[in-house]
Amino acid sequence: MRIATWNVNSARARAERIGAWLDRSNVDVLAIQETKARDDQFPATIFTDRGYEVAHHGLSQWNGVAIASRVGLADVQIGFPGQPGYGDPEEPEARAIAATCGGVQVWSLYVPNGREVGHDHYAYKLRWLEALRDAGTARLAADPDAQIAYVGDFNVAPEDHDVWDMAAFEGATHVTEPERAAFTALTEAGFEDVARHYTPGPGVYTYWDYKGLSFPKRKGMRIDFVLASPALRDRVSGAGIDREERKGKGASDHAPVIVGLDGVDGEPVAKPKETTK
DNA sequence: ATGGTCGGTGGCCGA
Repeated sequence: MRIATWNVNSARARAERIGAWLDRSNVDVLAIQETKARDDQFPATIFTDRGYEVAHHGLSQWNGVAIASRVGLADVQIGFPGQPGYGDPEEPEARAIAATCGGVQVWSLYVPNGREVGHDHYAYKLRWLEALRDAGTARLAADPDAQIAYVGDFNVAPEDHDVWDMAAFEGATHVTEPERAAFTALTEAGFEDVARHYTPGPGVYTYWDYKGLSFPKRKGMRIDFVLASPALRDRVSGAGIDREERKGKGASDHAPVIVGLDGVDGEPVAKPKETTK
């Protein structure tokens, strides 16, 4: 089984590319973020036409998350327990959806950006990550064998070499100590970044800003992750980042991250089928 | 050429 995560930066603008990517990537489960659509605007047929079930959660033109699966899609959950809102703390934004796919509970997560250090949105980001950690801790306490994947755009670069140049991030979000501590708290709660081992840095990224020719200049950030619970971690057998998908006209600013389980590799593009002679 | 972007929206904001 292959599980992928991808911040698509608008499901409608990216519909054709998402379909083309599904056709060649051979993933069983795809979690997407930043669909930028309400449920009634979401182009579900991209997925259903290809034999995937899909669950989407979108409240406005902002945020929006979805999970598509061809190995079952059960027990869809909107948001996680304790998920804070922005502005009104009682009204969570469309940043988290989960479903059980092939025995794995997959969460598609879009962590708040933070905007600027000291901004209300930055405090919100830290609260949001802390609440996610607390929800994860509670889940694993109740069921240590649970197979849970926290996947998505975490908007945190955990290591210095997860950005092209730390000097360029002086005073910026995504690399501050509190953000990294919040990310580390998640991993210490039992949710490990399982793609990194197969995609070591430096210079390995999942996001390149549209501005300033970042992609050709290789100025990227590693901010998209697949975090696996202990029981799921043991099944991971490969991972990859599909840098190719960042190329060309109409690309998202993020590349898909793919993880393979049970001996399956994490190659972004399926290898040609073996032919018998 | 020393700066170069998108998407959704509605006449800017968010990333």
